Amino acid sequence: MKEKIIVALSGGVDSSVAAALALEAGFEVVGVTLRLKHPDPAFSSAQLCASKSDEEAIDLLVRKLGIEHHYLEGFDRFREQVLLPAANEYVSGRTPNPCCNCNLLVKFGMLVDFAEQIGAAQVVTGHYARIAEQNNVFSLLRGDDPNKDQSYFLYRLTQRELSRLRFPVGQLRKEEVRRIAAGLGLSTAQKADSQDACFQVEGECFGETLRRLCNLESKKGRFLYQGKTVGRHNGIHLYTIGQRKGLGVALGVPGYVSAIDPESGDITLDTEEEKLLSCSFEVRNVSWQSGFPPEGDELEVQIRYRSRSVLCRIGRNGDRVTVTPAVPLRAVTPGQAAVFYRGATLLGGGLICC
RNA sequence: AACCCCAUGGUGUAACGGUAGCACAACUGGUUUUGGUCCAGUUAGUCUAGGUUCGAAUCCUGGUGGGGUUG
Repeated sequence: MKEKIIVALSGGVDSSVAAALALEAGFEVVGVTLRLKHPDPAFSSAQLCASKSDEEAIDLLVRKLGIEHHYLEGFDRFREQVLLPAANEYVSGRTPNPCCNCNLLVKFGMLVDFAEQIGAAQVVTGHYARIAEQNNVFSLLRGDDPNKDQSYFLYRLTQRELSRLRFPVGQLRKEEVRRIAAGLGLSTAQKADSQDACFQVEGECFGETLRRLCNLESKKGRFLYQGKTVGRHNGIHLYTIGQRKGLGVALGVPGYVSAIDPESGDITLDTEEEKLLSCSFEVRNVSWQSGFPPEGDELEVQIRYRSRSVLCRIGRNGDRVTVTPAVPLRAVTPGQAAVFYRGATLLGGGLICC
Protein backbone atom coordinates (compact mmCIF):
# COMPACT_ATOMS: atom_id res chain seq x y z
CA MET A 1 0.00 0.00 0.00
CA LYS A 2 1.50 3.29 -1.10
CA GLU A 3 1.68 6.17 1.35
CA LYS A 4 -0.68 8.99 0.44
CA ILE A 5 0.69 12.52 0.29
CA ILE A 6 -0.68 15.72 -1.11
CA VAL A 7 1.18 18.01 -3.46
CA ALA A 8 0.26 21.66 -3.82
CA LEU A 9 0.10 22.52 -7.51
CA SER A 10 0.29 26.14 -8.59
CA GLY A 11 0.62 25.50 -12.28
CA GLY A 12 4.27 26.48 -12.28
CA VAL A 13 7.34 24.45 -13.00
CA ASP A 14 8.47 24.08 -9.38
CA SER A 15 5.34 22.43 -8.08
CA SER A 16 5.10 20.29 -11.21
CA VAL A 17 8.54 18.91 -10.57
CA ALA A 18 7.79 18.47 -6.88
CA ALA A 19 4.78 16.35 -7.84
CA ALA A 20 6.74 14.34 -10.36
CA LEU A 21 9.51 13.66 -7.84
CA ALA A 22 6.99 12.56 -5.24
CA LEU A 23 5.47 10.12 -7.71
CA GLU A 24 8.89 8.81 -8.59
CA ALA A 25 9.63 8.30 -4.92
CA GLY A 26 6.68 5.91 -4.82
CA PHE A 27 3.99 7.95 -3.08
CA GLU A 28 0.33 8.03 -3.90
CA VAL A 29 0.07 11.66 -4.94
CA VAL A 30 -3.04 13.79 -4.56
CA GLY A 31 -2.74 17.17 -6.20
CA VAL A 32 -4.28 20.19 -4.51
CA THR A 33 -4.65 23.72 -5.80
CA LEU A 34 -5.82 26.65 -3.73
CA ARG A 35 -8.12 29.14 -5.38
CA LEU A 36 -7.56 32.59 -3.96
CA LYS A 37 -9.22 34.50 -6.73
CA HIS A 38 -11.53 37.41 -6.10
CA PRO A 39 -15.03 36.92 -7.54
CA ASP A 40 -15.40 40.63 -8.39
CA PRO A 41 -14.29 41.48 -11.96
CA ALA A 42 -12.85 44.78 -10.71
CA PHE A 43 -10.10 42.75 -9.12
CA SER A 44 -9.85 39.95 -11.62
CA SER A 45 -7.84 41.60 -14.37
CA ALA A 46 -5.12 40.51 -12.04
CA GLN A 47 -2.72 37.70 -12.52
CA LEU A 48 -3.96 35.71 -9.63
CA CYS A 49 -2.87 32.57 -7.92
CA ALA A 50 -4.50 29.82 -9.92
CA SER A 51 -5.66 32.06 -12.72
CA LYS A 52 -7.30 30.56 -15.76
CA SER A 53 -4.15 29.82 -17.72
CA ASP A 54 -2.66 28.27 -14.60
CA GLU A 55 -5.67 26.02 -14.25
CA GLU A 56 -5.25 24.86 -17.81
CA ALA A 57 -1.62 24.05 -17.09
CA ILE A 58 -2.67 22.22 -13.95
CA ASP A 59 -5.31 20.15 -15.73
CA LEU A 60 -2.76 19.19 -18.35
CA LEU A 61 -0.22 18.23 -15.70
CA VAL A 62 -2.70 16.21 -13.67
CA ARG A 63 -3.65 14.21 -16.76
CA LYS A 64 -0.03 13.72 -17.69
CA LEU A 65 0.89 12.44 -14.23
CA GLY A 66 -2.35 10.54 -13.85
CA ILE A 67 -3.04 11.76 -10.31
CA GLU A 68 -6.11 12.68 -8.32
CA HIS A 69 -6.58 16.43 -7.96
CA HIS A 70 -8.74 18.86 -5.98
CA TYR A 71 -9.32 22.57 -5.94
CA LEU A 72 -9.81 24.18 -2.54
CA GLU A 73 -11.68 27.47 -2.35
CA GLY A 74 -9.65 29.77 -0.16
CA PHE A 75 -10.60 33.29 -1.06
CA ASP A 76 -12.73 34.07 1.99
CA ARG A 77 -10.02 32.86 4.31
CA PHE A 78 -7.39 34.68 2.26
CA ARG A 79 -9.37 37.92 2.49
CA GLU A 80 -9.97 37.68 6.23
CA GLN A 81 -6.55 36.48 7.29
CA VAL A 82 -4.28 38.16 4.78
CA LEU A 83 -5.79 40.91 2.66
CA LEU A 84 -7.73 42.85 5.30
CA PRO A 85 -4.88 42.95 7.83
CA ALA A 86 -2.42 43.89 5.10
CA ALA A 87 -4.64 46.72 3.88
CA ASN A 88 -4.85 48.05 7.42
CA GLU A 89 -1.09 48.00 7.69
CA TYR A 90 -0.71 49.95 4.48
CA VAL A 91 -3.09 52.71 5.49
CA SER A 92 -1.33 52.88 8.86
CA GLY A 93 1.88 53.82 7.10
CA ARG A 94 3.56 50.45 7.43
CA THR A 95 4.55 47.99 4.71
CA PRO A 96 3.22 44.53 5.43
CA ASN A 97 4.56 41.32 4.02
CA PRO A 98 1.33 39.46 3.34
CA CYS A 99 3.08 36.43 1.89
CA CYS A 100 4.44 35.50 5.32
CA ASN A 101 0.96 35.52 6.80
CA CYS A 102 -0.56 33.82 3.81
CA ASN A 103 1.86 30.93 4.06
CA LEU A 104 1.03 30.18 7.68
CA LEU A 105 -2.63 31.16 7.86
CA VAL A 106 -3.88 30.23 4.42
CA LYS A 107 -1.66 28.10 2.25
CA PHE A 108 -0.04 25.70 4.66
CA GLY A 109 -2.93 25.91 7.06
CA MET A 110 -5.38 24.74 4.42
CA LEU A 111 -3.01 22.17 3.00
CA VAL A 112 -2.30 20.59 6.36
CA ASP A 113 -6.00 20.60 7.25
CA PHE A 114 -6.82 18.96 3.95
CA ALA A 115 -4.06 16.40 4.37
CA GLU A 116 -5.51 15.41 7.73
CA GLN A 117 -8.99 15.21 6.21
CA ILE A 118 -8.02 12.73 3.55
CA GLY A 119 -5.55 10.83 5.67
CA ALA A 120 -2.39 12.00 3.94
CA ALA A 121 0.71 11.99 6.07
CA GLN A 122 2.60 14.72 4.31
CA VAL A 123 2.32 17.85 2.24
CA VAL A 124 4.68 18.54 -0.63
CA THR A 125 5.19 21.94 -2.24
CA GLY A 126 7.57 23.44 -4.74
CA HIS A 127 9.17 25.92 -2.35
CA TYR A 128 12.87 26.60 -2.41
CA ALA A 129 13.58 25.75 1.21
CA ARG A 130 14.65 22.66 3.12
CA ILE A 131 13.54 20.94 6.27
CA ALA A 132 15.75 19.11 8.71
CA GLU A 133 14.75 16.97 11.67
CA GLN A 134 16.68 16.17 14.82
CA ASN A 135 15.21 14.44 17.88
CA ASN A 136 11.79 15.03 16.44
CA VAL A 137 12.35 18.78 16.25
CA PHE A 138 12.00 20.20 12.79
CA SER A 139 13.83 23.18 11.45
CA LEU A 140 13.61 25.15 8.29
CA LEU A 141 16.70 25.77 6.18
CA ARG A 142 17.42 28.01 3.29
CA GLY A 143 17.00 26.51 -0.17
CA ASP A 144 20.24 25.51 -1.83
CA ASP A 145 19.79 27.90 -4.74
CA PRO A 146 20.79 31.23 -3.21
CA ASN A 147 18.91 33.15 -5.88
CA LYS A 148 15.62 31.37 -5.28
CA ASP A 149 15.64 30.75 -1.53
CA GLN A 150 12.13 31.30 -0.18
CA SER A 151 12.64 30.44 3.47
CA TYR A 152 12.16 34.10 4.41
CA PHE A 153 8.47 33.87 3.53
CA LEU A 154 8.06 30.72 5.60
CA TYR A 155 9.40 32.02 8.88
CA ARG A 156 6.03 31.77 10.62
CA LEU A 157 5.60 28.06 10.03
CA THR A 158 5.49 26.04 13.24
CA GLN A 159 6.33 22.49 14.18
CA ARG A 160 2.79 21.51 13.19
CA GLU A 161 3.43 22.47 9.56
CA LEU A 162 7.10 21.64 9.37
CA SER A 163 6.62 18.12 10.67
CA ARG A 164 4.34 17.36 7.73
CA LEU A 165 6.14 19.25 4.97
CA ARG A 166 8.51 18.16 2.23
CA PHE A 167 10.21 20.55 -0.18
CA PRO A 168 11.79 18.34 -2.83
CA VAL A 169 13.04 21.20 -5.01
CA GLY A 170 14.70 22.93 -2.05
CA GLN A 171 17.98 21.20 -2.74
CA LEU A 172 17.90 21.90 -6.44
CA ARG A 173 18.81 24.88 -8.49
CA LYS A 174 16.28 26.47 -10.74
CA GLU A 175 18.09 25.28 -13.87
CA GLU A 176 18.01 21.72 -12.55
CA VAL A 177 14.30 21.99 -11.87
CA ARG A 178 13.69 23.12 -15.42
CA ARG A 179 15.90 20.37 -16.77
CA ILE A 180 13.98 17.75 -14.81
CA ALA A 181 10.70 19.17 -16.05
CA ALA A 182 11.94 19.10 -19.61
CA GLY A 183 13.27 15.57 -19.20
CA LEU A 184 9.87 14.40 -17.99
CA GLY A 185 8.14 16.19 -20.83
CA LEU A 186 6.18 18.45 -18.50
CA SER A 187 4.52 21.33 -20.30
CA THR A 188 5.45 23.72 -17.50
CA ALA A 189 9.18 23.35 -18.17
CA GLN A 190 9.45 26.55 -20.17
CA LYS A 191 6.88 28.51 -18.25
CA ALA A 192 8.08 31.85 -16.98
CA ASP A 193 8.53 32.14 -13.25
CA SER A 194 5.50 33.47 -11.48
CA GLN A 195 6.14 37.09 -10.87
CA ASP A 196 3.49 39.23 -9.33
CA ALA A 197 1.83 39.05 -6.00
CA CYS A 198 -1.04 36.61 -5.81
CA PHE A 199 -3.22 39.59 -5.83
CA GLN A 200 -1.90 42.11 -8.26
CA VAL A 201 -4.00 44.23 -10.58
CA GLU A 202 -2.19 45.24 -13.73
CA GLY A 203 -0.94 48.81 -13.60
CA GLU A 204 -1.83 49.36 -9.97
CA CYS A 205 0.37 49.03 -6.97
CA PHE A 206 -0.45 46.37 -4.46
CA GLY A 207 -1.25 48.74 -1.62
CA GLU A 208 -3.81 50.56 -3.74
CA THR A 209 -5.48 47.33 -4.81
CA LEU A 210 -5.80 46.31 -1.18
CA ARG A 211 -7.08 49.71 -0.15
CA ARG A 212 -9.81 49.59 -2.79
CA LEU A 213 -10.69 46.02 -1.96
CA CYS A 214 -11.10 46.81 1.70
CA ASN A 215 -12.65 50.22 1.12
CA LEU A 216 -10.25 52.03 3.39
CA GLU A 217 -9.29 55.70 3.48
CA SER A 218 -5.62 56.55 3.27
CA LYS A 219 -4.13 59.72 4.68
CA LYS A 220 -2.98 62.16 2.00
CA GLY A 221 -0.33 64.75 2.68
CA ARG A 222 2.87 66.51 1.79
CA PHE A 223 6.35 65.49 0.76
CA LEU A 224 8.84 67.22 3.03
CA TYR A 225 12.49 67.72 2.23
CA GLN A 226 14.77 69.55 4.63
CA GLY A 227 11.72 70.91 6.35
CA LYS A 228 10.20 72.33 3.19
CA THR A 229 7.13 71.13 1.31
CA VAL A 230 8.27 69.85 -2.06
CA GLY A 231 5.12 68.13 -3.24
CA ARG A 232 1.95 66.29 -2.35
CA HIS A 233 0.93 62.66 -2.47
CA ASN A 234 -2.29 60.69 -2.73
CA GLY A 235 -2.00 58.46 0.27
CA ILE A 236 0.61 57.02 2.59
CA HIS A 237 -0.31 53.48 1.58
CA LEU A 238 1.44 54.06 -1.75
CA TYR A 239 4.86 54.53 -0.18
CA THR A 240 7.39 52.59 1.80
CA ILE A 241 10.64 53.44 3.58
CA GLY A 242 13.56 53.64 1.17
CA GLN A 243 11.35 54.08 -1.88
CA ARG A 244 12.68 56.19 -4.72
CA LYS A 245 10.36 55.58 -7.67
CA GLY A 246 6.97 57.14 -7.94
CA LEU A 247 7.60 60.20 -5.81
CA GLY A 248 7.29 62.60 -8.74
CA VAL A 249 9.59 65.01 -6.95
CA ALA A 250 12.77 66.18 -8.67
CA LEU A 251 15.42 67.10 -6.13
CA GLY A 252 18.35 66.98 -8.54
CA VAL A 253 19.68 63.85 -6.88
CA PRO A 254 17.77 60.68 -6.08
CA GLY A 255 15.35 61.14 -3.20
CA TYR A 256 14.12 58.40 -0.93
CA VAL A 257 11.30 58.09 1.57
CA SER A 258 12.83 58.23 5.02
CA ALA A 259 9.76 58.57 7.23
CA ILE A 260 6.00 58.24 6.99
CA ASP A 261 3.82 59.98 9.55
CA PRO A 262 0.38 58.33 9.63
CA GLU A 263 -1.07 61.13 11.78
CA SER A 264 -0.28 64.11 9.55
CA GLY A 265 0.17 62.18 6.32
CA ASP A 266 3.56 63.85 5.88
CA ILE A 267 6.21 61.84 4.07
CA THR A 268 9.80 62.90 4.66
CA LEU A 269 12.31 62.55 1.85
CA ASP A 270 16.06 62.37 2.10
CA THR A 271 18.78 62.42 -0.50
CA GLU A 272 21.58 61.11 1.66
CA GLU A 273 21.80 57.38 1.95
CA GLU A 274 23.20 57.71 5.47
CA LYS A 275 19.89 59.07 6.68
CA LEU A 276 18.27 55.74 5.83
CA LEU A 277 20.64 53.65 7.91
CA SER A 278 19.60 52.11 11.21
CA CYS A 279 22.00 50.87 13.86
CA SER A 280 19.29 49.15 15.87
CA PHE A 281 15.60 48.34 15.65
CA GLU A 282 12.83 46.48 17.43
CA VAL A 283 10.91 43.42 16.36
CA ARG A 284 7.51 42.33 17.71
CA ASN A 285 5.38 39.21 17.43
CA VAL A 286 8.51 37.14 17.32
CA SER A 287 8.20 33.42 16.92
CA TRP A 288 11.06 30.94 17.31
CA GLN A 289 10.89 27.55 15.75
CA SER A 290 12.88 25.90 18.49
CA GLY A 291 13.12 28.44 21.26
CA PHE A 292 14.99 31.67 21.89
CA PRO A 293 18.54 31.24 20.65
CA PRO A 294 21.23 30.76 23.30
CA GLU A 295 23.04 33.87 24.57
CA GLY A 296 26.04 34.80 22.49
CA ASP A 297 24.89 32.81 19.47
CA GLU A 298 26.08 34.23 16.18
CA LEU A 299 22.92 35.19 14.39
CA GLU A 300 22.10 36.82 11.14
CA VAL A 301 19.07 38.92 10.40
CA GLN A 302 17.37 39.48 7.07
CA ILE A 303 15.03 42.44 6.86
CA ARG A 304 13.50 41.94 3.45
CA TYR A 305 13.22 39.32 0.79
CA ARG A 306 16.28 39.18 -1.44
CA SER A 307 18.43 41.27 0.80
CA ARG A 308 21.51 39.69 2.27
CA SER A 309 21.35 38.67 5.88
CA VAL A 310 23.85 40.34 8.15
CA LEU A 311 25.41 39.39 11.46
CA CYS A 312 23.60 40.83 14.45
CA ARG A 313 23.13 40.67 18.17
CA ILE A 314 19.70 40.42 19.72
CA GLY A 315 18.32 41.10 23.15
CA ARG A 316 14.97 40.67 24.85
CA ASN A 317 13.02 43.80 25.57
CA GLY A 318 9.73 42.76 27.13
CA ASP A 319 7.88 40.84 24.45
CA ARG A 320 9.96 42.50 21.81
CA VAL A 321 13.41 41.75 20.52
CA THR A 322 16.00 44.44 20.01
CA VAL A 323 18.25 43.81 17.04
CA THR A 324 21.68 45.35 16.64
CA PRO A 325 23.12 44.55 13.23
CA ALA A 326 26.90 44.41 12.88
CA VAL A 327 26.65 46.96 10.10
CA PRO A 328 23.91 49.60 9.88
CA LEU A 329 21.03 48.49 7.68
CA ARG A 330 19.40 50.58 5.01
CA ALA A 331 15.68 51.28 5.01
CA VAL A 332 14.55 49.19 7.93
CA THR A 333 10.83 49.21 7.27
CA PRO A 334 8.10 48.84 9.91
CA GLY A 335 5.77 46.00 9.00
CA GLN A 336 8.35 43.97 7.13
CA ALA A 337 9.56 40.67 8.51
CA ALA A 338 12.91 40.44 10.25
CA VAL A 339 13.98 36.83 9.95
CA PHE A 340 16.82 35.31 11.96
CA TYR A 341 19.20 32.67 10.70
CA ARG A 342 22.18 30.75 12.00
CA GLY A 343 24.01 29.76 8.85
CA ALA A 344 21.40 28.16 6.63
CA THR A 345 19.03 27.45 9.50
CA LEU A 346 16.04 29.68 10.01
CA LEU A 347 15.56 30.30 13.72
CA GLY A 348 12.51 32.53 13.75
CA GLY A 349 11.34 35.98 12.96
CA GLY A 350 8.94 38.79 13.67
CA LEU A 351 7.68 42.12 12.50
CA ILE A 352 9.84 45.20 12.45
CA CYS A 353 8.16 47.86 14.55
CA CYS A 354 10.61 50.75 14.65
C1' A B 1 5.23 104.73 -13.20
C1' A B 2 10.91 104.52 -13.95
C1' C B 3 15.29 101.57 -13.69
C1' C B 4 17.90 96.81 -13.18
C1' C B 5 18.17 91.43 -13.58
C1' C B 6 16.31 86.87 -15.54
C1' A B 7 13.80 83.50 -19.34
C1' U B 8 16.88 76.26 -22.06
C1' G B 9 12.76 69.20 -21.61
C1' G B 10 7.98 68.14 -16.19
C1' U B 11 11.99 70.26 -12.37
C1' G B 12 17.05 72.21 -11.47
C1' U B 13 21.03 73.47 -14.41
C1' A B 14 25.32 73.45 -18.68
C1' A B 15 26.92 75.08 -23.60
C1' C B 16 34.28 81.14 -26.18
C1' G B 17 28.72 82.92 -32.11
C1' G B 18 29.82 76.49 -34.55
C1' U B 19 26.45 68.94 -33.35
C1' A B 20 21.78 71.94 -27.19
C1' G B 21 24.62 68.26 -22.65
C1' C B 22 24.00 66.64 -17.38
C1' A B 23 21.19 65.41 -12.92
C1' C B 24 16.42 64.53 -11.03
C1' A B 25 11.43 63.25 -12.43
C1' A B 26 8.40 60.32 -15.94
C1' C B 27 7.89 55.96 -19.13
C1' U B 28 9.59 50.95 -20.76
C1' G B 29 12.37 46.65 -19.84
C1' G B 30 15.59 43.31 -16.56
C1' U B 31 15.85 41.35 -11.47
C1' U B 32 11.55 39.80 -7.73
C1' U B 33 6.09 35.27 -3.88
C1' U B 34 5.22 41.95 -0.28
C1' G B 35 6.57 47.06 -0.85
C1' G B 36 11.08 48.73 -2.40
C1' U B 37 16.27 48.95 -3.78
C1' C B 38 19.46 48.13 -7.97
C1' C B 39 20.65 47.76 -13.42
C1' A B 40 19.63 49.00 -18.67
C1' G B 41 16.99 51.78 -22.26
C1' U B 42 13.43 55.63 -24.08
C1' U B 43 10.78 60.15 -24.31
C1' A B 44 11.10 65.27 -23.94
C1' G B 45 13.73 71.77 -24.27
C1' U B 46 16.31 77.15 -26.20
C1' C B 47 9.21 82.29 -24.02
C1' U B 48 7.55 85.26 -28.54
C1' A B 49 8.11 88.52 -33.17
C1' G B 50 11.75 90.59 -35.99
C1' G B 51 17.04 91.80 -37.08
C1' U B 52 22.73 91.03 -37.56
C1' U B 53 25.58 86.58 -39.34
C1' C B 54 27.82 81.44 -43.70
C1' G B 55 25.90 80.01 -38.87
C1' A B 56 22.19 82.58 -32.92
C1' A B 57 20.34 79.41 -26.74
C1' U B 58 24.38 82.96 -27.13
C1' C B 59 24.66 89.56 -30.25
C1' C B 60 20.66 93.78 -31.28
C1' U B 61 15.29 95.70 -31.05
C1' G B 62 10.11 95.15 -29.69
C1' G B 63 6.57 92.11 -27.03
C1' U B 64 5.15 88.62 -23.05
C1' G B 65 6.14 86.47 -18.30
C1' G B 66 8.86 86.28 -13.45
C1' G B 67 12.06 88.67 -9.65
C1' G B 68 14.33 93.13 -7.50
C1' U B 69 15.35 98.57 -6.55
C1' U B 70 13.12 103.51 -6.50
C1' G B 71 8.44 106.62 -5.41
